[in-house]
Amino acid sequence: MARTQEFDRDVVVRAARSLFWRAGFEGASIPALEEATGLSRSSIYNTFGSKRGLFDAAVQSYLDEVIRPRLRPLKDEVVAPGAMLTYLDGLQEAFTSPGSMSAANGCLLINTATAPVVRDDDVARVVSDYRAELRAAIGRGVAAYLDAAASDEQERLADAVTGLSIAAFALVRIAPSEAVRSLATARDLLTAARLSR
Amino acid sequence: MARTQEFDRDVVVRAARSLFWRAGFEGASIPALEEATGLSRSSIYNTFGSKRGLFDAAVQSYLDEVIRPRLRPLKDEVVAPGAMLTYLDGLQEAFTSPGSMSAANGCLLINTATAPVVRDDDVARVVSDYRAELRAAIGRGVAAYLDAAASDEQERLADAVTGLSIAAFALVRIAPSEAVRSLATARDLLTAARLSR
DNA sequence: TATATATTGGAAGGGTCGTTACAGAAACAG
DNA sequence: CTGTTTCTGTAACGACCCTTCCAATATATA
Repeated sequence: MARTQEFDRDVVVRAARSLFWRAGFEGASIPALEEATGLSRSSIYNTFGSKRGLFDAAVQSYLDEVIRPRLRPLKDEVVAPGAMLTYLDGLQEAFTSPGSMSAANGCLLINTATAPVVRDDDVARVVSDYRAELRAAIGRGVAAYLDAAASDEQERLADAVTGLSIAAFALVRIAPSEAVRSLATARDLLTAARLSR
Repeated sequence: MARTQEFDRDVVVRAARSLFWRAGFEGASIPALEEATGLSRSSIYNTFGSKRGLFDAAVQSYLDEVIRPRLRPLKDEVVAPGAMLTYLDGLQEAFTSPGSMSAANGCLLINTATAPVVRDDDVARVVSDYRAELRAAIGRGVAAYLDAAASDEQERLADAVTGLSIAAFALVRIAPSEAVRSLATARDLLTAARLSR
């Protein structure tokens, strides 16, 4: 009956996601999105309805393919002593080496949080969810570290490490060295707590 | 010879500063700046040359009248035990109560950090300077707290409190509850460290 | 092959942006 | 009061934004 879609929607969304990530919402103009995706205006508006529609698809893709996969290994596995250090090192690696979540990119949602089209509530909820997951995993990791410690001491340490990790996400784009320092501080807290018993 | 300027330059810059702070660089359009300052396009361009020129003046005003005054009381005074808690409480008060640096505003430099006209280096340097000042003051405060503690333990605690405070600045606009939590965590670390000896 | 449907390219729409040009108004010095 | 200099208001400029329209193209079914 009709011809089939020639482009792969996921590929297009990923290309747009990459541009939004790098340039922000307002910085990613339609001409720039055309070039990034290889699609013409017509196809973009036919497929996604509006720039906002494409952005929403990019955010969904970001959550599905970047955020959730990064959280999944934390779900149950970070309980072994030493795993927390490995996780923090991995975070630092992701922030300092060139790549999607490098210093030049940071976090897509945080980069675009100030755009008028982005709902503050959504950003806050995602950050909050991420924090909860991170906190739970770090809590388990800390408990494995400090078996014999008082539980309130465990909780304080887990809170601090979580807060410093979240700080790294917020800071990595605007002040990369501060982000690295936050992670290093979290690492120091953990190692010192372990050595002291 | 010639007529004198009718408006007070400082007042105008403060009004512009407030708008840039709230709306970001691109969000503060020339018409909006006209309304905020009470000046017409002509006067704005006569006085500041361009939007960028007015923005630069606003940033200078921000550094002179907001950032530096906030750092000055930290210079030497935060040495008494308990002063750090007072300082953190003051920070939290500033973030949660309505006012210039409330959750709706955050930090001007961080809000505008992603605008193309803002030099990344400048932002990083200001954040770094702010951090250094904060770190020194918190270090003194922590030392007053933990007189008898090992110096590396003092430094770890000071680093953590500093990192969590900086995080609050970065997070207050996009995730206010996370900012408050960061400060609360810093406070918990301090009080627990004090109680434990 | 013929037809129907979906995709595509090009052009133009209305709107806002930052900036500039220019004439009229206002205030100081003589 | 007069002349000169500065400031101010209005209008318009070109550029870019997101979006829409419409004709032409390409494909899959009948």
